[in-house]
Amino acid sequence: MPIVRVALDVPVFAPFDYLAPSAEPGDVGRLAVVPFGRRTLVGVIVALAEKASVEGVRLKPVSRILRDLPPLPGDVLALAAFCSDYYHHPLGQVLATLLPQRLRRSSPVRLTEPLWRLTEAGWAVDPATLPPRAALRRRLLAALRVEGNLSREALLALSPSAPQVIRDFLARGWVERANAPLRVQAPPRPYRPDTPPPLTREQQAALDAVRAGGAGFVPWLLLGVTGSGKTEVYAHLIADALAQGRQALLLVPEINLTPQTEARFRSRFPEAVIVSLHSHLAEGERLRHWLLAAEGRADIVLGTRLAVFAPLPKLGLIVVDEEHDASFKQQDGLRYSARDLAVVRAQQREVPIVLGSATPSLESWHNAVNGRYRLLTLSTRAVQAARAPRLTLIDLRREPVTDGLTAPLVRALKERLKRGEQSLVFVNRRGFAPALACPACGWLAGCPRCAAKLVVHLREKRLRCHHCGHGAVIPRQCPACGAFELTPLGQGTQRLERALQRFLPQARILRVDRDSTRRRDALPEMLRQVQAGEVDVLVGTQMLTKGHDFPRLTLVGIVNADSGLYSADFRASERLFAQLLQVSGRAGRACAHGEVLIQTAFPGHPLFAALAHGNYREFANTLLAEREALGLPPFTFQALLRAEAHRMESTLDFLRKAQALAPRLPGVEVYDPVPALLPRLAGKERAQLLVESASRGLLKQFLSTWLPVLRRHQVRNVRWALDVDPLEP
DNA sequence: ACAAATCAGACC
DNA sequence: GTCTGATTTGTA
Repeated sequence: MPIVRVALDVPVFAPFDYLAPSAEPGDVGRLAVVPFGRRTLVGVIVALAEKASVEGVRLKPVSRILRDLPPLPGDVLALAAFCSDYYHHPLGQVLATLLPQRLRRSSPVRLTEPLWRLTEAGWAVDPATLPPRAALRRRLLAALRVEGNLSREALLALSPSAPQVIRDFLARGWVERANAPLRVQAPPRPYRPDTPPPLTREQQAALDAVRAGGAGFVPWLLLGVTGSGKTEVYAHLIADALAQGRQALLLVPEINLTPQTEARFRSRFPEAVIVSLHSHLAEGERLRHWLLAAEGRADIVLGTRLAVFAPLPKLGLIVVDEEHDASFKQQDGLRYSARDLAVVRAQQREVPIVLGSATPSLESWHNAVNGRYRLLTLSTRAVQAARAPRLTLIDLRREPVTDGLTAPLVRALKERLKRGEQSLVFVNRRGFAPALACPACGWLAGCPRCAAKLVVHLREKRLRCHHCGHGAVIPRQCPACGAFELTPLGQGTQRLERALQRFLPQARILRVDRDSTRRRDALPEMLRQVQAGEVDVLVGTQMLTKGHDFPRLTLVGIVNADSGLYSADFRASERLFAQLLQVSGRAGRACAHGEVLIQTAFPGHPLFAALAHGNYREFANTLLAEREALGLPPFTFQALLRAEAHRMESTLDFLRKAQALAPRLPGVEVYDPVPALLPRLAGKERAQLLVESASRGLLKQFLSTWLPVLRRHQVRNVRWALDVDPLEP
């Protein structure tokens, strides 16, 4: 009697066996609905067997094998297995994180997609009666008349906002919904490359190099200064892949970036099927996109870290854009690095992979220096007139500060305003002020659940914790000494916005941070306003530093750059440098006189000198030498055992016990438990234990013997998780 | 003496 | 993770 081994979303490493009379080899990778205890779960069949793996257990039969869905291909199963092994996470839980949520419910999946067609009322509409500006509505009506019906794909090909217009048509009763089977084969579309802009010599050289590298596994690191046209290189490589009938996977850091990038690729590849994959998609949409990828019908898959697991039968190329970005590392549950897994996947599938960045992670840079990755460089800006911006430091020890701003910065802003150019003021704190203090007794408003200060949000007249979301009203008087006149301390985006309004009363100021862009479509609308020149001064957080192209922007002001200069986190300077270089790159994307002003109390710090030269290599090599001397990553490999409990003593007790249980292995160092950087979060007291080795193999061997022991010595009320290759200390 | 709280272990 | 039955702890 055939048996299937099913990996389930439970914290158990081994799969579970079930009887499956009808199972056949093709069912490996398929989902199976199975009884588990008194529950019913959906798991993945990872193997077939003739004999049960445990003796003396009465096997239950599977309830159902979902044969309507395409099975997870072997390479995705292999990647999941690698992931389970490398990150020491149960296979079933790895598979659960990579599958669209919709598939994990035992209710059947409807494999249809909506088709829109005109109703009689719709046919009766005379396009000429529509307002003259309703061009898209007229185009949609015309397309519906000609095609008979339109899929979502077809709608998006017409315009990214077509689905909204269709909703409006539906409300008016002009169209109706029909369902078409999703698995209908897409018509073969001969791919015609369109006419791209001319390449710079460097872009051409990069492209030639990758082409010469062939179709097999070659890892490339594309070091391209801001504005050098990395995306154009990606586009040509993707075009090559599509022309060979293969799929391309493009990973980007955040969802914010996706709509813009998606629109760009859509107009670049009008005939290609492009789907996005990220966690903010509606369940149904994510499933649809995933299935289109799995069936090979999606030519380009554009997504955030979870897209690294997308089934792609015809994969021909992987691109990881902004590869240094921390959002490629998942920070809870399965703590995987999508960038690292992308390299593993490229190797498994024997396809080239391009990691692109203006400021690569030191890990990748190290790999380029030691020859594991091949380096491609774009050092000149693609727009002829553009130059690297001039950088000036403003010494905060000499210049007086009013509301966070120094006179030279205000002067520079006024100058740009007079010339009709745009400026950007960058602060890394949202809200009004990062703290509320009592000047009389020194009391600070702290979060009751976290070891953090509450942030003043003046607009909502509330204090908020940015770590756990806790909110409180702003007190009238100091709870410690009763004094009135509590003062906000430090600068947030809201406070700077207000200060700028006072300094520059005629300026049109726009604040861009997580609070001002909460509403759906708020960010794209703001970006449009900036593009259209309806804004003079932008105030914002790092949200503004990424990828956006503002041709009219000539000045970037950085209010305070010092937080990352002398930090407990050894990666802080790497991150600060990347961030400052990125935000500086916003100035002068299309002109010769871009300028960056940085307010700092440490103008002598070497980071600024490197930044002034715009020299990534110099700085990266300095940092690498430092890391090597100190025995830090990428020269050593780390794993962090993170634990939390109600009280710090329990957390530390557990970690001390874990330390005592650690196997002794020469070449692997186990450090003492220490409280986390944020020792209290949401009422939990956190601490961690660092394990380090110069050898990845030894570290893995250590973890493989240690973790099973730890699991057997579970301590009540202490939760713990292992973070392999942690990014945060 | 009984109920509530806690715990180890299975779950296939 | 969720659930079970067994054991410990608490209370009348």
